[in-house]
Amino acid sequence: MKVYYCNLEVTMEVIGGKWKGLVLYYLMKGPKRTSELKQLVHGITQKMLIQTLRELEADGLVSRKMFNQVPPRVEYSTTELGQSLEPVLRALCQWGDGYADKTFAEGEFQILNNEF
Amino acid sequence: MKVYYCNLEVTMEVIGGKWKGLVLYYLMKGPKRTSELKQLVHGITQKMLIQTLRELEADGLVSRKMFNQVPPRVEYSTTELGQSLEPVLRALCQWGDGYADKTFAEGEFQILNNEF
DNA sequence: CAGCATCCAGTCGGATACTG
DNA sequence: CAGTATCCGACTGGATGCTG
Repeated sequence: MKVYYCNLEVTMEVIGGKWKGLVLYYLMKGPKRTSELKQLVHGITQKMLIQTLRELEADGLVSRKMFNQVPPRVEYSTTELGQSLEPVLRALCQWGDGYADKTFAEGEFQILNNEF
Repeated sequence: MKVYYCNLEVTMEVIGGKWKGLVLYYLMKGPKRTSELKQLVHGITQKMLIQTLRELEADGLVSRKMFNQVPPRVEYSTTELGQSLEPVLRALCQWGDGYADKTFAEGEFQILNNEF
């Protein structure tokens, strides 16, 4: 039996790690093809993208739709459960915004995608 | 210059990782001594506790107060900036609560600390 | 009590090459 | 285009022993 000592752990297990939050962030705005995601999530490698998507799928936050075409076409989108994370991710983004303003010195950082 | 591609990254850099969120979670309820934290944050080792506290301190979320006593006494508490994470952590907890209810099968999990 | 140093296993994640 | 396989370095985090 899996034991958690706080609900925080549950959530972090699902959106923690380097890429999960970001991938979800973009999928929430609408379904995306694999290649689109690869461009949107700056710096992610193919391996990590696929791996991240598989994990999100296993956790029921993302669904995968395959079209029988050549060349192959695959679309990912958030499930209802995944979409329910929207206010959470929004809160994380907003806090990060405020934190960056207060903490980082001018010219020492840059945030390229601000709006949720 | 440090570049972020989304504010999400900023926040995750600060509260991501295995222990940071949990330590903050308990500190938000009030100042704690090192030994208290070690008991509250179930499963954390001394090394990780200290390391986590140092990182939170460096990020300006936690402050460290030392009393000149023998035996030594050290107290940690959240700064104003750290306290501002309260709604964020609360959102993470609440979502985890709902997720666990919907997703986990009865008797396959246990959450020992539910209330924020 | 609070903290540091050391050692070490496991995981994470990046680079690259390859398949249908 | 979407995905897999492999290799490997770097980092995370745990165990233990020691200091003031």
